[in-house]
Order: sequence, then C-alpha cells, then structure tokens
Amino acid sequence: MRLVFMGTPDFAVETLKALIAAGHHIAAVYSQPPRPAGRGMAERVSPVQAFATASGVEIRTPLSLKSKEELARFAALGCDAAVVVAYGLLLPRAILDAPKLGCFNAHASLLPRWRGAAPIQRAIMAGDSETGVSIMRMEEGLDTGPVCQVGRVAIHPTLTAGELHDALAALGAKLIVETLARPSIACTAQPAEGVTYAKKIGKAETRIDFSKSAAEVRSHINGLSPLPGAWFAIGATRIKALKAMALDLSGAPGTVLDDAATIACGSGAVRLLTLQREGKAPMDAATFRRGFPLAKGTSVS
RNA sequence: CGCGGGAUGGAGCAGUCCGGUAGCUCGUCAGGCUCAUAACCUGAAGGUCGUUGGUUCAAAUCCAGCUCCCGCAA
Repeated sequence: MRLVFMGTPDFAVETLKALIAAGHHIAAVYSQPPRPAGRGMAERVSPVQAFATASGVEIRTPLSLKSKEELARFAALGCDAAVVVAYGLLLPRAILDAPKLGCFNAHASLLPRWRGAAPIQRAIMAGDSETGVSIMRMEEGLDTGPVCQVGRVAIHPTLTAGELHDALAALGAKLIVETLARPSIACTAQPAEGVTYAKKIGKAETRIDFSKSAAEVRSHINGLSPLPGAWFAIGATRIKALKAMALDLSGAPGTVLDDAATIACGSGAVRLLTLQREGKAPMDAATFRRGFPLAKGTSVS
C-alpha cells in the first residue's frame, strides 16, 4: 500500500518501522520541524525525522498543513492511506479527505479515556489498572474518530511510563499493520461517556507531594518516569524518584522510615526503588545510598 | 556562545580549595564460622585518578585544550 506517515516522537518510530517491514511503500514522512531543544539549545530533529532520513524516505516538516500549497503537496502524493501517530498537529478536513482510504491514527489509551497529549503518563498517574492502544479513523476533533481496533495492557503497581510507552509503541505498531491489512474493518463511534483529556505534563506538577496517599505518590512517580521525572529535595539537593512501590507503613509525611529509601506519605509510605541525584545517572536505591546516605529519620521535601 | 554538576579498581562515592604514601561503602575471589542467610570473621586480587599538553623536584590535586555523561531551563 502507498502510504504517508505522520509522526514525531520515538513512540511513532516503532509504527513507521513496522509499516516499512510490512512491505508498505512510504511516499513521504511528515514530522514536526527541528526546534532548539536540549542542552545548548541546539536545533534537534525529531526521532521520526531522524529515522526517515536514515531510511532514505522523503521527509517534510511544515509548520502547518492549513495552506493550499501544503494541501496540494500532500494530495500530489496520491497515497492510499495516511497513518498518523503522535504527530503534534491537528489535520484539516481537506487533508483528512485526501487519501483514498482515509487517515488512521494510533492513540495510546482506551478511548475515549485520555484523549490528547500525554495519555500514557496520565493513565498511570491517575492510578488506572488498565490502558492500551486504540486505532481509529481520524476526524477533525482531537482523538474523536471511530475506533477500529483496541489492544489492552494491564498497569502493574510498579509499571513506569517509560516501560508502558515501549509496550504500547510496539502494540500500536502491530495493530496499525493489522488494520491496514483489512482496510474495510468495521469501526465503532466512541461512546459519549467516559471522555477524559490527558493534558500535557507541566514542570510545575513534577514535584512530589508526600502529604498525599502512598498510592497517589507512587502513581505520580511511576507515571512521570523517566521523563520528565518526579522529584523531591533534601536540603538543596534535588533528587528524582524514577520508580516506587507503595507500602503499608506510616510516619510523619516526608520522613525516611528505614534504610531502604522508604518515605512516609500522608497515608502509607512509598519505597523509592530507583533514584537519580542531579548531575548523576539514575541508580537503584541500594547503590544510591552508598554514595548519598538517606539516613532513617531524614526529612525530605 | 542559555545556566550548572560530573568523569578516581567491577558499582556508588570521598580526596581536588591548602600539590608530596590511593581512602570509604559495596561487589568479586579464597578461607573460616553457622541448621541457615543479602548474616558475621579473616585474608587477597583489582586503579596509566576520562584524554592531550603545560607549570613543578613532585600533579587525582594547579593551568589550558579536547572527548563523553548528567541536572536545570527551553
């Protein structure tokens, strides 16, 4: 099948790889344009652009698809279908209507729950016990199209967003390929009930609040791991917690309870399993404690 | 030139300001003890202190360049 692929982050690369491996012809790849980012504010190309370039596929990075020129360039590709995964732009109707079979999208949630930008993190942060990937035919709204296929994944108590991301990226890639193999597959409209939106993660919400319940703190930590990472401070030192489990212990919130990096919460306690001091690499709690003592009774904030 | 931290036996760190014997907590190996253990005891191996050059009688330590890693901010 002759396809256009639109995507930006690592999550989308898995699908692009799978489409190529399945023998589809990628007429062009669309991705968000390079922007200054990272240390030094150097311009960085998106993971999808980097992969497309390395694969010799034509890459396009328009700022918007609304202009007549961009629409014409898109239409001229004469593709059978477009596959969109975490592209970062809403597609205008004219673009959606251009491919013969329409536009398909893989979204990392069980729609209509967690429409929007950060479904993987939000599902964990909210304490959901299950999430997944939904394949839908795209409409003009944000993640509102009829769903063709769903893949489900259980969220275990210590599952981090990074781990879930990888699992869902692979699952999404598989389901997209399956869907394209049956382009007439039946799709059902999303229910009106149960709609939630996954807001972008903001830096202001990354600091850990140990006055909350252990389950909430644990979900907050695991849902923000590894990026951007939940954190707390000991004195002037900033420390990220990258994996945690909830325990049934208690104490004054924010106090270290034992020699295994267990910290009391508003109710219950969390044991921090993976930690990262600023400027240092992430490491397991035992290793962390060898170079940075977390003595029992220490107060963290 | 966005701001900042770091590179020291296999791991995590101290030592660097005030140059002069390579240190700590672990791990590994050998032996001992124990019904047993991520326990404990004894002993051992293992490091061109990221890299290049400079200063010096002497550099992990002072100076300059380079490489790589990370935190913040975007």
